[in-house]
Amino acid sequence: MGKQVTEMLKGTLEGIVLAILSGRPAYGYEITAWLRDQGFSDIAEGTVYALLVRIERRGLVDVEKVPSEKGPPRKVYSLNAQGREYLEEFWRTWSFLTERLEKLREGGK
Amino acid sequence: MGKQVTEMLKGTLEGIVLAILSGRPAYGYEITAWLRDQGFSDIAEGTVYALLVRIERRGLVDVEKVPSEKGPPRKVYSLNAQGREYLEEFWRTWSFLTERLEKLREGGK
DNA sequence: TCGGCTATTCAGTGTTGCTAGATACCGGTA
DNA sequence: TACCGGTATCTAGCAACACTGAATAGCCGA
Repeated sequence: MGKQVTEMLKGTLEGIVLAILSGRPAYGYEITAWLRDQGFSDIAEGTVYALLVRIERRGLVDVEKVPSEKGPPRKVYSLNAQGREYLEEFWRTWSFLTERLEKLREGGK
Repeated sequence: MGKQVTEMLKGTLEGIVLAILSGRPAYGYEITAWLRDQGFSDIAEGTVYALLVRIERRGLVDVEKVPSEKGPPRKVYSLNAQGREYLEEFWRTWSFLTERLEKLREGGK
């Protein structure tokens, strides 16, 4: 979609992925495919994997290696307690931002 | 407010400043003060100035130097036609993001 | 054997906001 | 005079993040 989305995704993509994982465990390839399906047409393959490594290192997710019938083993990520807490904080921050922007948008008309 | 906001502001702050300028011309110091007032408590002084330089270089704003009674001259920025166009695109991108996230938020409950 | 799909990893790049400090103009006060 | 606080801008260096592009690896069908 262009550079604007790319910049806006910084900080948000992390929340998006955590939100996905809050619904059900998932692995990188799957998440990327889902995102593309949802209109994030040019999310790069590598981006999601790097993000997953990051949130794993921070202890927000648990990982399990699961064999796949169709290729190399999958690394299935699931949100743990700390991750859920972090996700809630993400939603609070997100709400804060959207409120300010909504006001600005109305004021600007 | 913490690191989450910092990351989320990347890409968004630019739109915020453009939105402010769409209402009325303003200068850096003023914008920073207004942002802090609106709850962006730790927007750094330098951040806004750097952003203004950037959007000026991209031709989104016009600049006028205006003497101040209380200090060095102000650089007053105003949104031009190209800036307005860019701002509209920003709002479209922003809407796209908020829609996806709203869906995710509801789905996750 | 080769190409295509599944699946992950990694080094290098550009953009962005923050840190921390310098510079400058002005008024009031000791 | 000398100093300080408020106004106002600018800059170099840093950290975090998403993207680029490529490599690696397992599986299956032609």
